[in-house]
Amino acid sequence: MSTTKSTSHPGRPRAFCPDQALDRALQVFWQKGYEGASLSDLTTAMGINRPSLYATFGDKKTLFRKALDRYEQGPGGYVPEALNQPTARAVVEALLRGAAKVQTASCNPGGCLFVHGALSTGTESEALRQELIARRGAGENTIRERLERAQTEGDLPASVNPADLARFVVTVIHGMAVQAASGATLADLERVIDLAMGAWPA
Amino acid sequence: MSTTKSTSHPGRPRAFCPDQALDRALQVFWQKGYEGASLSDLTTAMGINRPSLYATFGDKKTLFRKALDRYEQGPGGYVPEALNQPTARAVVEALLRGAAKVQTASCNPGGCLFVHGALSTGTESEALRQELIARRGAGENTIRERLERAQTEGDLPASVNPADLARFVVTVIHGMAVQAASGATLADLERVIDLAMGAWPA
DNA sequence: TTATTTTTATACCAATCAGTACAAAATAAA
DNA sequence: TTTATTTTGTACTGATTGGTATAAAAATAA
Repeated sequence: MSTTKSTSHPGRPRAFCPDQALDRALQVFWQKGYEGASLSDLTTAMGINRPSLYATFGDKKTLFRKALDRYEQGPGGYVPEALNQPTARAVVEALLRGAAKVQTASCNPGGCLFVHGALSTGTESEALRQELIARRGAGENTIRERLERAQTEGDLPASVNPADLARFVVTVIHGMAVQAASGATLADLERVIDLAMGAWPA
Repeated sequence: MSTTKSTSHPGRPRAFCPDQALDRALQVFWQKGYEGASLSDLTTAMGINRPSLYATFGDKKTLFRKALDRYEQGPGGYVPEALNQPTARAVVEALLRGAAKVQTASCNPGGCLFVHGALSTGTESEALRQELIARRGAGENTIRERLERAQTEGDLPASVNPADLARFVVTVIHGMAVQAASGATLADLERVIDLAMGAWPA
């Protein structure tokens, strides 16, 4: 192989693109979960061999965490975008529709990595499972804070508890993730969202 | 050991109760999922050794299927009970409250076996994953049929699509399962249900 | 060239996985 | 007792797991 890329440092040049390899790993983890994804699955999909993987990304847990970060910045990008909507109602609807779109996009596995990645695990991956719980909780908190702000801006009725509403929203999002991983289409989830938005406090 | 139980057939008597052992296995699968539960986990929790497990329940897949059946008849018993409610609204509310109760009961693992049991798996357990998808779909169909009946009985507005409403209900139930597996309490889920029921078509 | 550095490819490691062979143990039947 | 039958406990199997040792390969630097 001769991928002559002068990277200004000595030694044999890397024969693959780390970003692209990480994207492939993300796809595998997204589809099979942390435990269901074997190193052979990963190296095959990434097009590299084991020593290259370990030298570039660390061990399996570290690679998974990097895939989580990438997921947050890529497919999960709809969240910060939705939080920028002007009204509480628009925020919630953007969250739900954004989630449905990502979860059912044909170009990637169904569902949500933060849900399927390590929902139930053996004892060995328990720490990662807790880590994902914390990350999901952090997302819920961010939504709650946005709704609290909406309330101070007079944008959400004072009768509504922002924490409860935030929990409701992420519950629907996680439920849609299960549906999407079971073969639900975007149209299916759109109708679920129509019903969920009907719950909006008048 | 001398558990003198005259079972009318020759041979060394079984030293454990199969029903109780299956319950223990159910707990393990419920907590760790199919792939996360190792045979050592199972035999330890069931209090038996490997040959006894295989002689009584078959291989791991077969044991898991028996645990699914037991889950349906035991913890999942709230579903047929809810479907017997007189009105569509009462049916849906009973489904949601029944699910929340089972998913957060302190006597068993959080969440729902039908969701966590095999949500995302390696290639080896793909068949089981599909089987669980089918079982979840069957449950959704049963709810849809009940709502269709409610519609013919004038109990549910004709403007509502029973299939959509059924999918919304199971989406919330599955979302609550993820929440419960992440540490949500019954009170947390009760408030989610209050909001979800607010979506009820007037 | 020669030396140095980094990556690649192959082959291996110990641990664990699901599943089983085999003999001792414990019962009923003869 | 003796025989037949079933379960139990231990030890094992081959396959796969995550992870690594080692040396060839491919680049820069001297």
